[in-house]
Amino acid sequence: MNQVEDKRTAILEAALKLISENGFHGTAMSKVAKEAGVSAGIIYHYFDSKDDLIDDLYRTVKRKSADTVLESYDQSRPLRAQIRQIWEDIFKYCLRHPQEVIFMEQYSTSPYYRAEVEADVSQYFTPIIACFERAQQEMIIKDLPQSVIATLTLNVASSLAQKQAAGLINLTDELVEQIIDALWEAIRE
Amino acid sequence: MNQVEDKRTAILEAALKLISENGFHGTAMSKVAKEAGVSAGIIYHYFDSKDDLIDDLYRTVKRKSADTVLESYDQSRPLRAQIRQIWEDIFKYCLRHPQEVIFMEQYSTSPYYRAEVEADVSQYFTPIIACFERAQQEMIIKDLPQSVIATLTLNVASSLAQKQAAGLINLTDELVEQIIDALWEAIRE
DNA sequence: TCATATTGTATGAACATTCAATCAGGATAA
DNA sequence: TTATCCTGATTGAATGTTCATACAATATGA
Repeated sequence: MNQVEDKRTAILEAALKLISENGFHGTAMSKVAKEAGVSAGIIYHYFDSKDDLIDDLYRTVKRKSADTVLESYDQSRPLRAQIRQIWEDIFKYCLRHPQEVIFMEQYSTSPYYRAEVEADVSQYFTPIIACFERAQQEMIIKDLPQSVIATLTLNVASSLAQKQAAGLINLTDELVEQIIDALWEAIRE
Repeated sequence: MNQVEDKRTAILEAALKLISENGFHGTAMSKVAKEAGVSAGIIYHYFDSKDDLIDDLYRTVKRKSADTVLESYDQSRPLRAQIRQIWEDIFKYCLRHPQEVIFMEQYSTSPYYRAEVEADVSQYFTPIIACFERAQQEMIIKDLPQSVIATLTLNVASSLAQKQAAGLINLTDELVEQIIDALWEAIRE
């Protein structure tokens, strides 16, 4: 990563930190610049506008989260094991990256959210969707719409991670195992 | 409801509509006033500040949602039937009140969210929590923490309702039944 | 006549964005 | 090697706008 990429990354990281803590509203461009250790003007050298920065951040965070979750994905294992692995990795990711989870949640319930962006980033997750589709074809899990499956996966994990970050719950490894067992009971045929 | 309450309510309703559509950021007090058909100044006769208005709106929406969900709650029925009824009513509420769902979601992932407010409003839902606790004592459902149960209930319903509002899914009565069946499998002992 | 409700403008702060000026460092020429 | 030039990077103050809030003036109604 050269110096230019460093600075761009620093701006994105500063934005992630501040937005997850103070929201879009509470995050002025001048504060992002200060947090990143750069001047206010330079942000506009790397991004067209605040909206553009936020869109870029969303795409970046989504891509990195997909990469992390899919890191240990092994298509050669039995489908049931694949699904459990995916769930474990999603929970692990969410619990380790509360800022990212909060930011993604804020973004997707905000007016920044646009179907076209979502269509782009959802492609990072096609291996996961394909895995659930195979499991449906082989009658291992129920034939529910993919968006329902996704809700029982991503949204449950990210809601719980948010509660953990807020100190409302203590998600031990054991408890996560129990929750994954419960979710499996929900979708198994 | 007298005229004073009418105006106060009109302001809250306008704020709900605009915030759910444009977010906190995109909702200026002047626009709330215009939408409510009142002058900008009068809002400060009823509310101390924008923050105060938003807090009040959150409490109001939460209270009304609890009232609606608990309307047909019948403690004399078997516990399993009670839980299914609660889930049905929550899904029904979420699907019929997308603005409220979006607003509550935005609020709870924003810096407006405060533990003390949440502690207040969660009291509206004590009958529901008590119902799940009884079911746990009678070993009908798994002994998971209440916040996990709540996630599998409220968050799943509201996530799906948001997806429905965004046109990403078509939640028919039949599909909702299937999802409730699946959730029941998740938590049953 | 008094208190409360309501209006619409005024104010000052915060903010996103712009831009003229400066800087850094590599390429080129002497 | 040194001097000069050039290009993109970077700065920070300036700009114009938007907004939350205050307030003086007016209306309403008991």
